[in-house]
Amino acid sequence: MIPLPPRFYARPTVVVARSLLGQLVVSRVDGRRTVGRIVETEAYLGPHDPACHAFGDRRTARTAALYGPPGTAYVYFTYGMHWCLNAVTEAEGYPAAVLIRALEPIAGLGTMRRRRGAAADRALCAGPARLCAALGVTGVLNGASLARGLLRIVRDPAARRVRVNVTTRVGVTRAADWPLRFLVGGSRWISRGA
DNA sequence: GGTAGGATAAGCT
DNA sequence: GCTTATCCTACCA
Repeated sequence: MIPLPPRFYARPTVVVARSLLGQLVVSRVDGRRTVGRIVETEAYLGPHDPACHAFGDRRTARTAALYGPPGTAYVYFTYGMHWCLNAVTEAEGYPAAVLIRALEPIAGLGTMRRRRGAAADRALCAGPARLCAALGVTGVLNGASLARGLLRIVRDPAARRVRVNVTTRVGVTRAADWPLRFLVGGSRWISRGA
């Protein structure tokens, strides 16, 4: 289980978003091991992307982690009740990231079901807030490295062979026509996508 | 199969 | 006050 190194993330955000498809997210939160394969991502390009939290280069307490080194977790709270997980990309100081939108559950399914309540397996990790609940990801992980610690993204050699589909991003109202959502072709684990 | 409305809080104008 | 990178339930077909 080799974690993806910071240099993996220190590339154009679109490249990172595509390259993350097929890789594995491994959580050890609360001493429970849960693992999922990334099947859906979205790119948020930074100060010039109207849908990015750091649009206009506005640095606030909330967006501080976006300015951290590549490979940092940016975990934000939204809609009053949901957490969402991003991987920070590009050079340190440049606020861009990839939102992890859906996982194929691989291990720790019992823990995921318990954390998610009564949910069908198809819906365990099919959505950015759903997968955070399933893996136990909350704001305490905001700013942490994804190369070590409780939450890691590790390399899966099979990721090289995934077929990539591209669509517009889900739920965004600005720059809604930008083709920055990336999906593993044929996967049955992707989010519904509004 | 689908869609409408509500929950709930930080950030912005 | 209004919006938001969401999800769940209830309801209709």
